[in-house]
Formats: sequence, C-alpha cells, structure tokens
Amino acid sequence: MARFPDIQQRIRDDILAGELVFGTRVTTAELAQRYGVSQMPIREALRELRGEGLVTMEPNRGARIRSIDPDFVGNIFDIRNALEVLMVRRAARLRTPEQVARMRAIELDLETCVQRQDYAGALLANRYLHQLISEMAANPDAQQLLDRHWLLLAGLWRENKYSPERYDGVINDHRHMIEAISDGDAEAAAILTHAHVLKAKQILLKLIEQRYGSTKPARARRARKAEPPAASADVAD
Amino acid sequence: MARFPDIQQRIRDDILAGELVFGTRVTTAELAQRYGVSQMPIREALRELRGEGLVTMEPNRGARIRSIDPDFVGNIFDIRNALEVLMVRRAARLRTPEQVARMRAIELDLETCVQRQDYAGALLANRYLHQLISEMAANPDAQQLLDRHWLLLAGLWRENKYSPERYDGVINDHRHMIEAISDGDAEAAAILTHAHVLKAKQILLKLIEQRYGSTKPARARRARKAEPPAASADVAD
DNA sequence: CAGTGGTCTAGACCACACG
DNA sequence: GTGTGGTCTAGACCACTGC
Repeated sequence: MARFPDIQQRIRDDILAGELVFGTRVTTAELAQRYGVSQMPIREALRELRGEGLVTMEPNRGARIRSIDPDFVGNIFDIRNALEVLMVRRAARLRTPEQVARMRAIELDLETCVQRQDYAGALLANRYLHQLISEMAANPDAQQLLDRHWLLLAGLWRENKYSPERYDGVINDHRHMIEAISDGDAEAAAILTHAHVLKAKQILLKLIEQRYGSTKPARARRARKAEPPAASADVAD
Repeated sequence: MARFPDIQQRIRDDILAGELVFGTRVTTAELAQRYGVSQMPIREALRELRGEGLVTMEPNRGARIRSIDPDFVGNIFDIRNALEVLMVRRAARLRTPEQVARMRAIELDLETCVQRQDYAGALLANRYLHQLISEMAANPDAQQLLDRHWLLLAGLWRENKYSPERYDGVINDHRHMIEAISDGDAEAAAILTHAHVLKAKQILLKLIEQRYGSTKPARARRARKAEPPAASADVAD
C-alpha cells in the first residue's frame, strides 16, 4: 500500500524534518523496511540525495545522514548565491520585453498574496520569479542546480517557520532587481541579487541557530563516535 | 567478462568521444546489451549522467544524449567560473601557511612536468592545485560540484587535443593566483581566477568549433525531428 | 573468518504512447 | 489495443570490515 510520492522526496523531507537523525548510519535494508519498498529504490534515492549533499556514502560502511548545521546551510547558500548572480547577470543582458512583463506580473501576484496573508501562494510566486530569471539566463544546467537547492532550502524554510514580516524586505529587493534587469543593467542586478540572497542566508541561519538552542552545537564537534541522540529527536523548541 | 571501470565512466567517455551520437535516443535495454550488464546499472548511470547534464530523460520516452555544442560547454564553464571564484575568494581568507606551501609545491611540480613535456603529469598537477584550493575553501558541497565538472571537461580536453603552448599562460596565471591567495587578497584572487577560467573557456570553445567544422552548426537549430546522423559519426577532423 | 551491507541479475509488472 | 520502455521485487553474490 501507500503509493505515496516518490521515495526520494519522502526521505529528504524526513531528513530536513529531523525525523532521520543527523549523523545516523542508515542502511538500504533498514530504509527499505521503513518505507515498505525494496532495496533498489532506496539505493537510487540515496545516490541522488548524495548528489544534493544530504547524505554521504562511504564505500562499504553504509550511508550517513548529513548534519544540517549552520556550516552546511551556509555552504548551500554560498553556492546558490554564486549561481544566482551568474544567472541574473545574463538575464539582464538577454531579457526580452515579454519576459520583463511576465516578471512584473509575477511580482505583482506575489505582493497581493502577501497582502492577503497567503504565504503559501507568496512562496510559490517567489519561486516562479526566480525560475523565470533562471530561464531568461538560458543556462539550463545552472538552472537545474538551482532547482535542486531550492527544493532543499524550501524544506528548511518549512521546518523553521518563516516570519511573514520578512516579505517587506523581499518585495523591496525584488522591485529593484526587476528594474535593473529591465534596464539591462547587469552589474546592478548582480549586486542587488547578491545582497538579496545574503539576507536570506542571514535569516535562515538565525532561525536554525534558535531552533537548535542557544547552546551552539557548532563548536561541539567532539561527538565523533556518534552516540545515537537518545531516540527522542523532537527538536521542536 | 570485462570487469572494467564502472559503467557510468564508460558511458560518459563514449558520449564525449562521440561514440554515442549526440541527440540519439537510447534505451536502458539497448545500453544494457551494449555493455553486457543488466538494466539496473544502466539506469543508475543514466540518472547520474542526467545530473551532469549529459543526458536528458523524458518520462516514458527514453533518454536522449545531450549535444555537446558550444552552448553546453559555455554553460558548464560559466558555472565552473562562478564556483571557482567563490572558492578562491574563501581560500584566500582561510589559507594557512602550510596550505600555501603545498600550493607552491604543486605548482612547482606542474612546471617541471611541463618542462619535461609530461603533459599527462601536468594535467594531473593542475587538477591537484585546483582541488587544493577547493579544500581550502572548506565548502565540500561546492567542491563536489566542481569535481563533477572537472571530470566532464577533462573528457573534452582529452578529445580535443590540448595545445601544449597554452601552459605558458596557465603557469603565469597560477603564479599570480597563488601570490594573491598567499597575501590573503581575496579580491585579486577572485579576479585572477575569473580571467583564468575565462581563458580556458575561450580556448576549448575554439577547439570545439574547429572540430565540428567551420560550418557553424550552432545556428542550424532546425533539425528538430532528428534525422539520425547517418551512422558514420567519426568527427575526427 | 564470520557478518554485514552494497551491487547485480532475471523476470514480472505497469504506464504511457502511438497506430 | 498493442508494444515499448521504465520501474520494482526477490534473491544471489561478493567485497570489505572488524572481531
């Protein structure tokens, strides 16, 4: 039974939700039982998740869930920032009037969503906007990478409740970015985007730090031998 | 028989070598027979190659070999450039004296390899150098992405014979980059690296254009219905 | 020199596509 | 409606690890 969405998504969600505890060793057999499927789909999913950096696989020792610590999130954001800047720079050069119009439309949609407190809609519109910029840059390979990271970060935002007031800043940033792209000012667009992503990084890092308690576990890198964190993994503050 | 290196590497090589013709539809069954293995390993390999952008997979219609055209190579280089700049900037900030010493040692090795015309050794040293810079940046996720791209581009360099005289420029670039990193001058290191990768892009694109004839196929985007390119795929100029 | 865990094979199944 | 092609299951195999 349970022909739910694909395994990979479920595992990813479970990792981001802390359901699968960070640093745990997992085996294909174990997960196969957990999700009621055979080993092969698990194997596949683990490979792709390794591609996303969520698990590490050592040759004959099983896979290990990657810890979602500030380091990891910071790294992901740095990558995303580099790529997003690359993309917006090209988008500013290649833009067509139609595309600019679509950007404006999406942004308007986002803003009305925020006004009526439809934050799910806003998140979606936000994603569309960034996707459109990616498309405009005509680099499908980079776009693919960004999509992957988006999925990952979306999971984290979901876990660490997004504070609605942040949208004020987001909207303001977007308007300026769109203007720069519309003007074909690649340099301005690049800098604005850089700042935009940097802000998101700051916020998410702060949220994560709060979530894992003020007892910064960042330095507590001692725990090499990985005592399994005592079953109860409910990090709900 | 034939317990050769893993399937994925073989398929990738065959694609880059033009053995598997660009734009061709391939099925798992077909490739399974070709390489004398079962469908599952093929499936896995195709998925990972999709992650690298070498094949595209449409739901129930089989996979298709991605065309290695100037667009593709340019995209890959742009991504690599963005990431490499990110990395070198961090490396310049985080460097330790030991690491700087190792960089110098590797560079020296590279230069002696070039002098004695050991270009294979030079290529390897070159890779080590870039890997070291990646390590110094302490962003294993970005490093993983760069590694993937390196493998891909290495295959292309192999196919399109590398002109040895290019190393003069490479060596000069490296020396300046190392100096900037040693000084902790992130901005200089970033710009130098940016230029360094840009040069590589120019050169490889030129080589590829030559290879595929001066009859720029770039604009010939007509061929949607994909007439299979008449068996003979020997693009050897 | 066991045990554990990843990888492969063969075959069945099932969904979509195309005539 | 038929065929093609992807996906899954079950089980066997084999390498490496750790006693």
